[in-house]
Amino acid sequence: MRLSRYFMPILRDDPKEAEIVSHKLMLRAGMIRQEAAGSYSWLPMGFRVLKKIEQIVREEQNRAGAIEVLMPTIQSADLWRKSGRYDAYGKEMLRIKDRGDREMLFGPTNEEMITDIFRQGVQSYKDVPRNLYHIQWKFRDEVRPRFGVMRGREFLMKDAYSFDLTREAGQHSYNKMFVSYLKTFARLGLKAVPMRAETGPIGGDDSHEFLILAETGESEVFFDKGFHDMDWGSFEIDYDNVESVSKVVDEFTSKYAATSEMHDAADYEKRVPTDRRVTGRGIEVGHIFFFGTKYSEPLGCQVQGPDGKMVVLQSGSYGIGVSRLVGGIIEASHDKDGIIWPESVAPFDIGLINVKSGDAEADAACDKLYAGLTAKGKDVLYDDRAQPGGAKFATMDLIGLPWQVIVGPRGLKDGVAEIKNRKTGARESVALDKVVERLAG
RNA sequence: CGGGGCGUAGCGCAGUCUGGUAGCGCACCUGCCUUGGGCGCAGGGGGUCGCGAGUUCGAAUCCCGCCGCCCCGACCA
Repeated sequence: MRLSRYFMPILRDDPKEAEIVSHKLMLRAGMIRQEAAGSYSWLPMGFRVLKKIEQIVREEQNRAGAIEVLMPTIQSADLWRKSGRYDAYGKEMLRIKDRGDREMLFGPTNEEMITDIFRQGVQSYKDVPRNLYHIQWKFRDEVRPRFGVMRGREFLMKDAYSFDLTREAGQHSYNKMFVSYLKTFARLGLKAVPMRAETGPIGGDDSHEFLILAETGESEVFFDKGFHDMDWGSFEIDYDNVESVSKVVDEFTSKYAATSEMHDAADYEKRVPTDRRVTGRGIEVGHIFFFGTKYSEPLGCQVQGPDGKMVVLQSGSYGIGVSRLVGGIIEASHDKDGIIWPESVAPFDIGLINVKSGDAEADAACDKLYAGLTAKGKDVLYDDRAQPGGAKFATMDLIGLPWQVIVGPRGLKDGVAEIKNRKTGARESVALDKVVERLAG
């Protein structure tokens, strides 16, 4: 993509409504635009990142055996009356009436609907276990939306729902999601520490939330420094192997980690030596629940067992805040000059800077590199605007693409371009005809 | 929902107290000059001053009502 033909409205100053760094940088890099409190349009740069994160989440869900569906954003109130949550959910639920004066709502979550879908599609114990998920926009009418996409009212969430015959089988489904979350966050360049959590309005028995550590996090967290030395995602896992999955879960739950709500100072001091105690702040990016028959019971989600008797299914739900992750990753990865995208989610792989746009030699060299890198499947953002070099460097650092290729008269004299790594700042001079090989070899 | 603050050009702000031609910086456009870290000079475009109703010869400014947004707290993927 040539920047001269793109839509990337960048800002030089921080908009005053933005308080935290991710919000400021997202606005400055032209990724989002606020439409109302807690509601954002995703501009091209932001949308690309959102889609990349979504795709990684999808791949890891599929790998763990979950099956993708898509449910509507608008739901009927009837199902929610059956579960008893229509009244219980309170003012956070956006209630709508259609032309026939029927009560509808913009879904804040989908336990009721998925349970009803599943109920209608299965009759036998042979039809479980199953895990269905979708990646869909949610609306929660937050009392106080803030921090940009970190706490929006409308947000993109991946929510998965497992259905099992027995409590024990349900635990395995829960564990599979637990492990897949570690894998997912690792691919996003994050360490998301699992912490025992309260079950809140979703309800249930067992629950963990996954928090990434960042100064601007909304929750205070207490944990064992040993988490830093664990293998977060490079391990191999067979999701069908109950023992090995549960072993990973055990490993990650054996170390102390708790948000302030669940913090037990006595237990903390008993289990964590003084020099390994870390207190910090965290951003919740995932939350998993096991709630047994809480929804299957009222919604009649049951199957016939091998003995011919009806069995009410055991369920869990598993959420990842996809849009929140965009902000969360920036919180965890930026410097004074701007965003530093992990390669897995960067909106473009490479930023190509033409220091002297309009100069025939520079233009020709850039055109050739752009074509060569693109042909190798790289997404290149080519800054071909007639701007002074300094402005282009600042822009490229701000938007945080992992690699920069700098082409200017200085290097062209010697037939080289400069390659800069955004994260480390390391620069190397590479012969023009070796650049493609170096970055896409 | 309690407390505080803000709404003036795309962004950041001044002007409001004390009513009198709507301004500054950045960004943008044109030309020249430049191009290796947000360049220089010159010229220029862009505004229902959040909305409505009042007071007044005259309202961004004063009065009344409304709306929106942000921050702090209680709550939350």
